[in-house]
Amino acid sequence: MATLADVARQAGVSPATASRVINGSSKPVAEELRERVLRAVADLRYVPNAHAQLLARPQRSVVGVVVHDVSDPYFAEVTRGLQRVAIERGRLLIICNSYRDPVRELEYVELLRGQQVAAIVLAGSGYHDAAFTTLLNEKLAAYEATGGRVAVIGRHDHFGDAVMPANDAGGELIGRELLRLGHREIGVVAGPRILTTITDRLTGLRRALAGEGVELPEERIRYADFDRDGGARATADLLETTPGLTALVALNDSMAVGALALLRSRGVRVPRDVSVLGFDDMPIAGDVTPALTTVRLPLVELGVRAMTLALDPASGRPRVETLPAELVRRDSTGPAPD
Amino acid sequence: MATLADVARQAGVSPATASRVINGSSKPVAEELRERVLRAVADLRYVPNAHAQLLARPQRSVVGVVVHDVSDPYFAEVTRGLQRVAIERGRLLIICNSYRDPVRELEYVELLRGQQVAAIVLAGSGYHDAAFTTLLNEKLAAYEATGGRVAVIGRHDHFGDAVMPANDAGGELIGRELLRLGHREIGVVAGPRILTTITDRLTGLRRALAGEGVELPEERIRYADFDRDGGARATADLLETTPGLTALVALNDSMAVGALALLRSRGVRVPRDVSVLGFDDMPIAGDVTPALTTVRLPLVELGVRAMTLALDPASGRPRVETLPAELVRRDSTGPAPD
DNA sequence: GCACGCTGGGCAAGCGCTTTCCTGGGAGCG
DNA sequence: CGCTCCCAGGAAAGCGCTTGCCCAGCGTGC
Repeated sequence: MATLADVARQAGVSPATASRVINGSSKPVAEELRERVLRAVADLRYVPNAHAQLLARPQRSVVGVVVHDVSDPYFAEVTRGLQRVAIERGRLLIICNSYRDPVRELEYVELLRGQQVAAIVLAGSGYHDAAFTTLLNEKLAAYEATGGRVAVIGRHDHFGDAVMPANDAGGELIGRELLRLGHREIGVVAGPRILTTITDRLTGLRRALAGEGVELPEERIRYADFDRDGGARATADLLETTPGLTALVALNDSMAVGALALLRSRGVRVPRDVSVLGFDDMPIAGDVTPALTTVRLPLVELGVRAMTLALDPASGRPRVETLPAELVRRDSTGPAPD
Repeated sequence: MATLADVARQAGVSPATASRVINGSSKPVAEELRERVLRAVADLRYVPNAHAQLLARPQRSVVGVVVHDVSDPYFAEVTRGLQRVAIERGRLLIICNSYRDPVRELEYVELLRGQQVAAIVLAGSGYHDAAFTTLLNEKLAAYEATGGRVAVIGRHDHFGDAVMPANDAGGELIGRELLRLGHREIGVVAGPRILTTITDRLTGLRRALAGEGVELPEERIRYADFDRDGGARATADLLETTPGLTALVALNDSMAVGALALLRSRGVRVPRDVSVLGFDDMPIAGDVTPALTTVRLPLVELGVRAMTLALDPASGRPRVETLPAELVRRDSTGPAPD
């Protein structure tokens, strides 16, 4: 690999001059030398060693992002928003998948810190795990203490800048819609109970239902993987153990799609026999059959706002932005059967 | 940010000893010193500067991946495969989105080279653009000349290790299925014509049709964005200008979903009036309505194989693996109406 | 014509780390 | 008791780059 020294030698100048030409220093360089350097760069296919540059000029420019899983549509959209802002500002993104493993998340924060990233964005639900949360917050604090910027999406356990999707308001919207349609026998297809997102959404839902005296006991909730197959599994289980349900609330759209598929395979008609609701309004939600009634979260915007917070200079106090949820009525819900 | 020197000072040892303790050098260190160092590390929240490490010990460990767009389900799946192998081998992934912009792709290759990545994986169709291709290949060659590893997915214009999805065989499968069902009036909802993937799939399709004397003139092909909305737009256009089509082939599933949505909105019944086929078998393909008949590509496996090639030591000659396509019959296709 | 100021270019320090090589001291042996 | 050998620990070089500082040479003003 060609180095700056090689370029300088080939061009017959000092490394200092070569460096100045290559990254357009303010110090003027004679036209002739400039050309010689540029030619040498091209001839040698010289690319500056980014690590050496970073060492010499501690100008942090890359940004780290830790998401649960980019290939999950929820995070795919959020990441799209993160990327958009990062690109606009000329930042490279290092994207890390924690696969919902707190330990891996911790490791990634450490790794990103080692990479001297300018900012770290943590996207995705927090965990109900006090030990982990303390550890994480401590690591983040150490990072911020040395000038790093941190923004999180959807974690209340963080003290700094955060963007919060209105998870519990969304749950409430679902609850109210369900009541409006006359449903009282409701089952929930939930993701891992360790995720705070899950409990937030449940809390909102329960609050709305409680307003009309409808209970949502734990027996009507099934916790499973937060994806399509988890949704199908939880639905199957619910169907077997709890007959008479008229509505199923899935705590994200992927699970709802799984629920839909399972119901179809069992000959249960949606929404005639059972209404199904999702959460997130992922891009495909309107294209499944029946089109999914769900709560829209501004996913891309979540990413945009988070990256903006992370890249804007730190303000004195933590900034917390809450992005609203909105009910999207489609074809998977209808009045409760008699 | 605490440095190794800080740790050493705090522990009352030399930086050399601190370094040896921290990254478990083979050289033995007395238990007492070891503990002092470890305590200092914890106290100072020391994290080694990865760039300095990389400079000092040129052990390349991170891998760069350039995809068109991670949030596209196709690439989400491929990336999942890439990640899986990378994690197994303890490699960090830098994921870059080119958003199908050749210029950005070039920039990313340069950037990754500057990051001293151990390998670069280019995922996603090549472009019909000789100038770009030459430039790209030249850059990749320069990178490989300095010991970098390169693997590509779905590009024949690369001379090195490659994993190829059977795009044209897949097109052929679709053509044969269409003929079997008696379709002769066929429209194509295609992605950008600059992508080699598009022409490959078309070539296969045409070859199969030609076997039975069915033509596929350019007027029956609409090129649009390679996503849902592009699919809807192309379909709308095709419907208006070319009445009498009995089948629509979308060149990926996202476009097919858009086509399905548009047909539904126009009251065209699928598959009764028009059959629709997709390509890729993305995860959601079976969940839309009607469930999509499509060609399955082993997306995750594509990623797994590519990363494996990239991480395995270079062999003398280029290794090219072709992964097969397979027709998946679902509910969006039926016999041609009379 | 001389002193001074300015300008373009090079020298060298230093970013944070690893690792080779060296040193001092203790153990083992004669 | 003295010598050698071995071992743990430290000094220092060097990875590739940037940049503050210095210097030489030129032009200018008095």
